[in-house]
Amino acid sequence: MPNMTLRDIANALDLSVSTVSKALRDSYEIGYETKKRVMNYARANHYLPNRMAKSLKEGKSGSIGVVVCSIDNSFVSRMLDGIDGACTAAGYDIIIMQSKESLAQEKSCLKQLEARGVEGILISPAAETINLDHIVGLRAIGMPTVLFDRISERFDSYQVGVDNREGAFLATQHLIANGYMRIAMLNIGPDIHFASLRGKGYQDALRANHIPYREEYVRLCNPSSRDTLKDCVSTNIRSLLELPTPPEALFTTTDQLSTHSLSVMHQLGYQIPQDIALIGFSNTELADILTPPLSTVYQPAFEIGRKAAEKLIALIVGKEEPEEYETVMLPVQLDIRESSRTRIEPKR
Amino acid sequence: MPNMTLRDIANALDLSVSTVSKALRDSYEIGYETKKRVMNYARANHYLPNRMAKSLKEGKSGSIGVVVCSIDNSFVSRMLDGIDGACTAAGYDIIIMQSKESLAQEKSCLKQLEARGVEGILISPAAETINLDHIVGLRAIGMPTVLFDRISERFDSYQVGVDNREGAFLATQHLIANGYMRIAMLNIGPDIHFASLRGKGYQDALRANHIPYREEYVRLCNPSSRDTLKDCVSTNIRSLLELPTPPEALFTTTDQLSTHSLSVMHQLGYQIPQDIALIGFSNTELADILTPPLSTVYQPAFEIGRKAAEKLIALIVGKEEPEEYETVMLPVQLDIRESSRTRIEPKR
DNA sequence: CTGTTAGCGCATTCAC
DNA sequence: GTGAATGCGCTAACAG
Repeated sequence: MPNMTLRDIANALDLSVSTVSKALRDSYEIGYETKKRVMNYARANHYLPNRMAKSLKEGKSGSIGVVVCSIDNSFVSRMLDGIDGACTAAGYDIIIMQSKESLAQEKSCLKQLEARGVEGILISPAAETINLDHIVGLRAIGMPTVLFDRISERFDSYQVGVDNREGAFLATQHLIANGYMRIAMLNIGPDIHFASLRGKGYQDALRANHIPYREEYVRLCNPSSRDTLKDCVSTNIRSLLELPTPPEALFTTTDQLSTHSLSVMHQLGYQIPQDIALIGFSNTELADILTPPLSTVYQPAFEIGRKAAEKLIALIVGKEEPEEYETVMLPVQLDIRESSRTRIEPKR
Repeated sequence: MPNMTLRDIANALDLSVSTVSKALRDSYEIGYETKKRVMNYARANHYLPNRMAKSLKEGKSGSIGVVVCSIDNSFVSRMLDGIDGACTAAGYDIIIMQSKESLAQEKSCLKQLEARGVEGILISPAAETINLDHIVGLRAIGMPTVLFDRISERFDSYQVGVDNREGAFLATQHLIANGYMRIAMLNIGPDIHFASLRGKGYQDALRANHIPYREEYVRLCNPSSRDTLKDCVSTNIRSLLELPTPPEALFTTTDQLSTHSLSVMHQLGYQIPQDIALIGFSNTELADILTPPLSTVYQPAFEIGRKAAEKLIALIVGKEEPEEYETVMLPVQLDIRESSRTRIEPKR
């Protein structure tokens, strides 16, 4: 037995469809008695308004689209949790799509969401996405859009994320404060915007402390494929540690880099932080259970998602002036744990 | 400039709406020239069919609903990835909702999905959900439904998951084979079906090896709140290790139990597996980077999601006989790592 | 080959 | 107070 419609109720109660419609929406035009009858009948028969029809009629789908690189990523899923919270509270449901870091897929996701009639889009661009024209284009067709997490100052619109440069600066600064001078960085890239900001923060901190920047202490891995990423980390860690003057500390700029690095160092028998200190970026769940517990730059993932969704909803509802674009930078926070403990001069 | 409609194209090209509609769908009734004109015009003007209208017309939304306990869980998100893969491939998009382990919210999710007009539902029931009547009820209204991950033999329908009893049996058996006799289990529950199956597997393995079952070696923690879970693990681990005859090995039946246990043991200064061996359930990503690498019963999360989605889609498309319900049990696999290494008699 | 008509379920004028 | 009529954008049956 498929769902009942307004007409079914109307027929059963010997009323017209429009009367029933109004009664259910508690319109002032309908008499108390009639309302009562309709409401009761509807409840008793589990009437559910057909949202497709309602959507079509009102030109609103009641849903918003979310594009992320991958669902299967703890940082992303925490942001999604935040998004879901805000959207559910506001009565929107979310359609999540994955770009898998591919620009082509990202475009395809956007197209689908548009066709689906979402009322707004939240997007964290793919790593491959250098040019944001297709996202800017969304505005042209009147689609409210908020960028989150992977934000860009080249995108003049609503954005929610953290200050990546600042986070990296703090991390590096912390290592320096703890007595480390020779600090290496393992980053992803090139051409990934937030990653280069983190790189910049690292350099700025060195400069601020009059520590020379050493080319050979900075390594990049491309995140395109997991296997190669792991290999790349392994190669670079080995190479760093075998340098004539190896670094005393390492700043790894993403979760995967951090965990793989730790794993390689364990394999090679290095002690952390005695042999080399370590600080990562964004990891929270894992940080505590690693050995040693990993110091990290904490990013408020849930909050990023929530704030971005709230912003988007405000845009949709139209309470916001479309003119004043703004970038919301949530504060990062240093979670200091054992992996970056104050340096002790190695015994000879 | 909002989206253009079939009528816009029709007017522009001086054709009727239905001709345009047919042309775009490459109907045999339309002449080559006309098709060409329409197609070109549509592409040039970025025509996107309105899916809400299409859905209403066809009575199909092209979307399926997914209910999970929480997005923010690596195991769940890997299953979602599998679901997304199958659905995207089949042209469905997914609407994900979270029950947060609450029965009331689970029911609310189901209602919303129904109202939304999803064509089918994939659900992994909340921990609170003992009685599955509301899920069985979905069938009554003709909603194709597939249970995944948290399956139940009390539910006579389509289900995809793993054999939890078997997995626990294998894990325990493995510990025994490696020389451990006094084996404790830290489980969640009571009243969580898959958890009690894991408990059963543990007991079965002991019995099969003529090892007496010891009440004091079996501990339960309730997963309702994270904080209390962590505390509960801590309390139980301490208490286990302080027993007159402490266990030589521990089987932790969920990811959170495993990681918290590891963390507590580290804090207390226990060596793994020298002081106590450890084997967990379902973790994959983490297992390798923990210290020591954690042996686990591997569950093919992605596959579970994929298979469940494929099943559901087959049901929706109607290729399946609705009579022959079946439970698909995917094989678990033991991933042996260092935490459960062969026992070495401790030196005195 | 192309156009006309009808209707999916709902909300909203506008009459009565 | 209530109901008839209209249309959201699309597809499909049926005419031409």
